[in-house]
Amino acid sequence: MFSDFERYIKTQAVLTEEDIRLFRDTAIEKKLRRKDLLLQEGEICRYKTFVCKGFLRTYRTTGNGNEHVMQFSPENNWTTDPESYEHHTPSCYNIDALEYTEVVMWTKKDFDYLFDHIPLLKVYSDKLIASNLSRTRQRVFSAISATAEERYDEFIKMYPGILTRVPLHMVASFLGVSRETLSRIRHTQVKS
Amino acid sequence: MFSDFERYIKTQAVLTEEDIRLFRDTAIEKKLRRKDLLLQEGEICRYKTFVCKGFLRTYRTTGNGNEHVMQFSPENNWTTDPESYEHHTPSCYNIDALEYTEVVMWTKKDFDYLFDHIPLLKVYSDKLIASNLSRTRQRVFSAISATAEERYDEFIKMYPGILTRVPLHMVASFLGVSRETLSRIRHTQVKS
DNA sequence: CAAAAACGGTGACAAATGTCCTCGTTTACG
DNA sequence: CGTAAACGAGGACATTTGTCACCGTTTTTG
Repeated sequence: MFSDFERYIKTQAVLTEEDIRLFRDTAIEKKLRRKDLLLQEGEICRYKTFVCKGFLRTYRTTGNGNEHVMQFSPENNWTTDPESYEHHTPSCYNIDALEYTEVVMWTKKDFDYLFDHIPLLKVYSDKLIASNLSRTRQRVFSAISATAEERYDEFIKMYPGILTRVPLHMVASFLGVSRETLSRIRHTQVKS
Repeated sequence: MFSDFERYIKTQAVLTEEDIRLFRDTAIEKKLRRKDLLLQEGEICRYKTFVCKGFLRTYRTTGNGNEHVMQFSPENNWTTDPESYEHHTPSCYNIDALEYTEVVMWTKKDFDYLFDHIPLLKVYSDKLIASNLSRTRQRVFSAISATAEERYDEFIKMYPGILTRVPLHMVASFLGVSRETLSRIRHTQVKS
């Protein structure tokens, strides 16, 4: 598990063996079965999490109990609730596993320690945040400017291969349409 | 104009007179008339911009020429296209003034210099980015989970007083609905 | 393995929204 | 100041989407 992370992070940043040792000494490994929750609404998100293997989903619920998918996190991706993590406030998100998943996590205290001792980590982290913001902006633009079908096509391009791992009603939820609407869109696309 | 910025930034971060001097020496002041463009689609966004007075709008256009408002930036707000600014790539955004506006701007080169010489500036900037990401996430959640009316109500709460400064069709554009739909929503709310 | 749950699709109908149009008022600007 | 543009509203109609109900299949799980 940590070895998966080690292999990945070495492709993203130039790290010394000492850096890797710091990561390893503070990492918490965790295995999740399908449907297990990594974070529950109302809890404080205490970790930055890296997905080594498997698939996580971040979602929010509305008053009437509807689930809305905010993010899919397949292997080799980071996930957390930045607000809750940073300010130690209750989170409004749930994070669960869509399949058997292995993660490595760090507490804020430990990760801040890593920031202090691995200068390049901050640079890497800033890049992740920047690209995260950019993608979120793009998603807003899609939401306000594109039709449901266009958003679906964009989604397929952005996350190729995801359809075989995620049930369609979650894709619909991510796109902000009902599963029936997504079903219709897919139906019309079969013909063309 | 710079004095507006100086007054504001002192409420946000603890700065020395020397820090202020660095800001002042590198700042570019600019006045914009209504409808003037600060950034045009296709250009490289070369500045971080602080709005001292007035009102900016950031929007994108789709293939068929429709404008979609991504952001409103009243006085005491920062704006830029982070992607274009950071990577010197052509921007897909337009930024224009909705009324007479005064801004101060810094080139990336100068602002990076400020980062190097004013340690707290990075902390402040990181906070802005974090809250920006948080708000953008919230907007995605609204877009995929709420009705047009709920999004409108949320908008009013989030930006009180904005309705008197921004034409309704731009609010509609920001919310991702047609101006007719927004008109209907407002009509039904008058009764209740 | 067998029961239960999850899943994907579809039809019928209602509700929401977009599009196109006109109209009167307000605002901008030469 | 006067003309033109921008603006907000509203009606009529078409389209999209949501909701509800149902069905057959696949997957999960005890």
